Amino acid sequence: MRKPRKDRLRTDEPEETRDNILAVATREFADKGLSGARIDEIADKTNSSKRMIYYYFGGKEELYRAVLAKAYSHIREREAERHFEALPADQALRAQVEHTFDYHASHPDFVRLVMNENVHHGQHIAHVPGIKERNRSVIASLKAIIDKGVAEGVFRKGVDPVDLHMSISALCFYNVSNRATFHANFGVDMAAPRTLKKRRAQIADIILAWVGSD
Amino acid sequence: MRKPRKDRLRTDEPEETRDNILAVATREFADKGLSGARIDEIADKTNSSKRMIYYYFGGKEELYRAVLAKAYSHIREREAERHFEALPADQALRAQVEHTFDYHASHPDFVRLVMNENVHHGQHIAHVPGIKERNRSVIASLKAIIDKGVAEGVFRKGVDPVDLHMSISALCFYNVSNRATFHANFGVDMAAPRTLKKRRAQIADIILAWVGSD
Amino acid sequence: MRKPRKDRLRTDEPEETRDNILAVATREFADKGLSGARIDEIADKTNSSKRMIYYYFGGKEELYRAVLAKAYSHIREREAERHFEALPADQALRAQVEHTFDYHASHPDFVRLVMNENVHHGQHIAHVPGIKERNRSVIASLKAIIDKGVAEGVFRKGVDPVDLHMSISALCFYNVSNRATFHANFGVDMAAPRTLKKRRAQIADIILAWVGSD
Amino acid sequence: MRKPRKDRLRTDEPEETRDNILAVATREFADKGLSGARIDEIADKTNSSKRMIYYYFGGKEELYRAVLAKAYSHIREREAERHFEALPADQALRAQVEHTFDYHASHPDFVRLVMNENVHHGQHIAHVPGIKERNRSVIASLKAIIDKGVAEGVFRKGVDPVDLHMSISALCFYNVSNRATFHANFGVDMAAPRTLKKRRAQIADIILAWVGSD
DNA sequence: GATGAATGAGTGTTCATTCAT
DNA sequence: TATGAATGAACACTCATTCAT
Repeated sequence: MRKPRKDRLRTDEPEETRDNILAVATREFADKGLSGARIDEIADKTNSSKRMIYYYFGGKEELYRAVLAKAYSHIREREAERHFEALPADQALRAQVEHTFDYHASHPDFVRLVMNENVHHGQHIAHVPGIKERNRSVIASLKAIIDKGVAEGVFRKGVDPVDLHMSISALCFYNVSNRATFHANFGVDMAAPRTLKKRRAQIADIILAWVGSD
Repeated sequence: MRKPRKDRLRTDEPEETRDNILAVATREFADKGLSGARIDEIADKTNSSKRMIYYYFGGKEELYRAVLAKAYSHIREREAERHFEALPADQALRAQVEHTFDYHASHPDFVRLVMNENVHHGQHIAHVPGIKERNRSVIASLKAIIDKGVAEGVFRKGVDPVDLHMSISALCFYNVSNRATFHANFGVDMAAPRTLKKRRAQIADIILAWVGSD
Repeated sequence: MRKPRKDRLRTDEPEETRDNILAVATREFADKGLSGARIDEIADKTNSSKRMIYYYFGGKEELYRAVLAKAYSHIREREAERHFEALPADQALRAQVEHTFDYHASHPDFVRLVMNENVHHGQHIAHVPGIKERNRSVIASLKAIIDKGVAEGVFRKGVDPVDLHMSISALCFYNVSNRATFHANFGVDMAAPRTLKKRRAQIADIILAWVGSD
Repeated sequence: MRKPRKDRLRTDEPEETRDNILAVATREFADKGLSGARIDEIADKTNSSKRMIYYYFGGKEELYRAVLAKAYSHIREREAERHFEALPADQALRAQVEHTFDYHASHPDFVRLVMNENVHHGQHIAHVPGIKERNRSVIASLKAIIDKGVAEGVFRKGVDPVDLHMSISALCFYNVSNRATFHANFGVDMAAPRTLKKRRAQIADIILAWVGSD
């Protein structure tokens, strides 16, 4: 059963071909995981061919890593854009939480990719360059907010910025990662706009209640 | 290269064969996911043969569902054993959180299975019987604790038990599910006993801070 | 996926078990052929078990041969019952043709079994005992009719009884064996009572026209 | 025991690969039927590999259908070549019968394929395109001969062309399809040249005797 | 850069048959 | 006689990858 010929996108920019493959692969890997995604299917949904995947990326695993790297570099860029230093500490922290929540909610592919990477015991993330830098800046940013809050007297002392990040991350991540099972178990549609808006505020409340001085 | 003959477990209890397959499959599916796990590999680690998997379960997907069903029925049984009604509300809630945390920490296979099920958009969990009952009892149990706490004046009004469960679950789940990426990103070993002990208390603190009357 | 326990027919007559298996197997082999039929499926449709098939018949091929033998012994018995000697030759021949036609029409399983045996190059029919006797009597019977017809002056000389049998058989056999493709090709429903009745007379006409003196 | 490496046919014409597979598959399906034929065996007898069967045809059933389609398209082409219009009706009919006989005799694979298709209740022939056209032309051709014969006064009125085709077909088809059982039953070798020649004329006689004006 | 054809190792599944009781 | 459990060889089919051009 030979496939009908496909009209390929003729482009002078080979970069476009690469990006197109990456975009399609991101969707497929996010949707089905590393072992569930199929090279043939990715190629079919692409404007180019299977051969190009090997030409540009080398193989399935390398493509997966490129996808992972791009997803992480994207979130890093977005975080770098945001600056809450000017705000009072409590407002800054709330803004930070909301920003994290929004990013997860609007990038389910990223969440699913990370989920998948954990299924694979983080075997590939180690090969992604630039991971460390991003993380240092996230932690540094949170540390600055905590310090400021303590100085302002609105946060208690002793909050570890890594613990804080873990808590924020857990609450925001789960909201996207466990949608399917939570829906099956409790009938809650976590992706509905109303639910999202309510949960967004709630998570900020949880975090603020915890770091607040009593 | 022919495989050496394996000594099979001759037993009067065919249930043993079934349970043995289920145990091995649980490990494999938890480790590699539905599409990543191999029937051949499961069979090899079993005391019986590949053929028996089909005899008892019918196929790979059905085996996966049986594994999922057993994992859920197991957590349900454990939850049913616990009773915190006699305790003051805050102690009861802390005990409940700690119990949830411990279950996740000591059953990473369950966590990974659920993660995987989310990768597959919850396609199979719907076929698992008895899910609804378990969930109702979890929510009912939390509701009782909240009501008691409100009556005691230690909890504020208006906490939704489903939201509460979601928060507890998110914090406990993430602690297991995202170990690999969190380790790669921040160098934290979430499975270390010390870290575990500290985080266990911390999560209870977070939850209690949130529901506490101010 | 274990099958639910089936209530077995408890019988003092083991012959019934054998006959029951044979009846089910006849249907299955006729329907799907030797390689298409499944021992498991035959056993399931039986009042007894798979083990009994092996106990009574030894294996799939032997069961198939037993089915073939029974089908042939059945047609032999029916033919032995009929006697057209008293009739005038042309009436006797017509009766003989119609009888052959009716037998095929009302025993499609027999026809399909023979078709299948031809697909397998007649590998098994040789093992069926008593085949020769039947055939000798069929030919002898036709020869008697021809001789009588020649003596009566209604049939021409020189008709070979084996050729005659071949022609009768071909026309009657095809009417059942090629129903599916003839229907697909020409939209004719060869199994419809009206079509059957018309064709029955027509085949007799064809045969009589051929052997008739001119 | 590993299979020795086979030298593959490197060709500029991929059609050759396809045709080669089709030719081998025709032989195998004709010989053993759909369920009896083995994809591995077909691949082994091919100049290419098992993988290529799936590449070109998609699966076993689709390959079988392609084989069926080719067999039918072949017989259609051959029939289209023949033109007996110029001959007197009786000679035209005799020529037509002989042509049909010859085609069956020299294409036992086609006959066995059709037999097999009937074993499968004609499930696949419906999917073969272009079947209808062929059949219309066969019937039309016979109708023309009948009409001419009636006009010439050599054929009687009222002969249905579909019935006529059925009779011709039955006699020619059986001669190939039932060779094995007929040989086992009556010791006749229907494939022997002498037998073939005699039967060829005989079938034409039978048909002509039937449609002849009396 | 780009393409259709080709490849071999593996992947889930099914089969007729036999064993222990 | 009778049965549920067990078996290994075979079966159809899929996968990521590479070749020739």
